[in-house]
Parts: sequence; C-alpha cells; structure tokens
Amino acid sequence: MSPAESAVETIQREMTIFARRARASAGRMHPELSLVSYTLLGHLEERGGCRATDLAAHYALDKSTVSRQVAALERTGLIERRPDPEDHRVQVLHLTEAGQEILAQVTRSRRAAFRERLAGWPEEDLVRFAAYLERYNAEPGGAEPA
Amino acid sequence: MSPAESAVETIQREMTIFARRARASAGRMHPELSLVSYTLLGHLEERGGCRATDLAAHYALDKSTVSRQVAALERTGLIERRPDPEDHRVQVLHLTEAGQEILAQVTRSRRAAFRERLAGWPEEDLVRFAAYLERYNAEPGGAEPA
DNA sequence: GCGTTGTAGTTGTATAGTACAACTTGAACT
DNA sequence: AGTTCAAGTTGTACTATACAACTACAACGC
Repeated sequence: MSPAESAVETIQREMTIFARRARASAGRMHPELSLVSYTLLGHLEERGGCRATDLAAHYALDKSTVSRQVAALERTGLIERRPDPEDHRVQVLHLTEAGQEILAQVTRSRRAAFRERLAGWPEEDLVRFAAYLERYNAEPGGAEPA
Repeated sequence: MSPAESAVETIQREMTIFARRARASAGRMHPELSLVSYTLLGHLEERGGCRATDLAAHYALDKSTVSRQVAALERTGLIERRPDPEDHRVQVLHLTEAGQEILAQVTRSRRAAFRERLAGWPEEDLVRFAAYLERYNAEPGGAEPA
C-alpha cells in the first residue's frame, strides 16, 4: 500500500471513529439539545431564518423528520414559525430569544470542550488541520463517504 | 479571535458537519451493513476476535446495545460466538467466512468512495491530514467533544 | 467451604431519530 | 378550470440506543 493509500485508509478509519462518538458525546455534553437540534438551530442563526424544506435539503434529512424536529423545537419555545406572505404554503423559521440563548450556551460549552481537547496543539497545526477539514467537507460529494 | 481560536472554531464546525453526514451516507453506501455493524466487524477482524464487553468499552456503547448488535450479526451469520474455556461467562466473538467477505466488500466500497473524494489531494496533504485525525481521536477524552 | 461482591451477558422497557407513504393545502402553469 | 408541482403534516414502522433488572458464573475473604 502506498503512503497515499494508507493515508486514505487512516482518514477513513479516523473519520468513522469520530462520527461514531459524536452523537453520544453530544448527549453527554448538552442533553438539552441533541446534535440535530443544535445543528438546525445553528443553521437558523446563521441564515437568519429559513424554511423547513431548506433544512431538509441542506442536511439530507427527510422533510417529515425536519417537520417533527421543528415541531419539537417550537414546542420548547426555541424557534417560532412565521407565515410567508409571498407563499402561504411556507413557514419561515426563526430563533426565539430563548433559542438564541440556549444555542449560545451550547456553543460555548462545545467550544470549551474542543478547545480543551486541542489545548496541546501548536497554532500552526490547528490552522492546517482546520484547513484540511474544510477542504474535505467542501469536496464535491461523489459517493459522499460521510 | 486569534488564529488558533478561529481554527478551533473551524475544526468544531467541520467535525460536526462530518458527523452529521456519516450515518446517512453509510446507509446509502452499504445498506447491508450499518455503520455500527461495520465498525464492530472491523474491530473483530483487527483483533482477531474479542468479547462483547471489549466492544462496548471501546466504542462507548452500553453492553445491552452491543448484545443486541451481536445477536443480529450472529443471526445473519456474520459472526459466531465461541465459549471461553477459561471463563464460562465469556463468549469470544469471531468473524465467520461470510462476515469476512461482507466486511471486505464494504471496506472496498468505502475505500473507493474515500479515495475518489480525496483524489485531488497531494500525497503530502493526505499524510498530514491522516496524522492530525489520528492525533485528534487519540487525544485523552476530557469532555470528549465527539 | 460458603457467602459476598464483582463481571459477562440477556432481556424488558422506553426514547429518539429517522424514513417512506399517504394526505392536505396552496401555487403555478398551461 | 384542471393538472401538476411544492411545502408541510401525520400515520406507521424500524433502528439504535440507554437504563434497569435479572441470570450465570468467578473470585475473594474468612
């Protein structure tokens, strides 16, 4: 196996290990907000509101799944739906103040955990690692191995 | 935000994106073997057999979860249990031939997908990226942000 | 030896996240 | 007006998961 092939092998294995751990640790780190909810809220914040269909498309989730997640987030008062005057089928989703607060809080705790984990890394390595990850995720899908 | 802080932020975000995609794409790539099953089989292959408890500990899964996964894998004939003569409470798990074949096949398809995705990368970057990921995952847990 | 405590694994029960299919409502385009 | 398309909801089912209670066996202390 060439160095490149063996590196690909390692990347695959380590990414998979990471993925396996992510959900469980999210549950431990912020039980009040699942990884999915956190991601959806983050997207809403970033975009300043969007439609359920956009969330579904962006995260490759079924619209029924998003519908239920959104319903739950609305029930707990973290988001609200505003009817779209342009198109009465559409509901534009927005963070409430409570949603913004919880999101900020969870973001802080996640950030602290990552920072702690990466505490021993030289800045140069952090920057390079971050760049590799961005590049990997931005890579046009293909078979989308994760 | 310092370069290091912003890199940590990026790492967090990109790792989360990756984690979110992993399960869905595993389902698309190899519906015959869930991400968990694939991981467990891989571990068995690597170790040449181990106990259910080891799997649970290594992957931070509840023993009941592993027990059911193992039962399913046995039902489909991919693994077999051998009683441990040393300790009658223990069952040592081993891949069957069928299990080895399926694992190899899924490994091939995953490898191909990763390779395709990483096709444009210079070898040097692949090697460095792989090293960063290994280091990240090996980092002593702490809050285990994934 | 025998009771106590610990470990391996199973099973009951509950929950979350997810998909697919069928449906409703409204939009858009003949 | 009628057909087709898009947004979202709801019914149903399945998978992964955890926790708790249980069984079976092991190991230790006395």
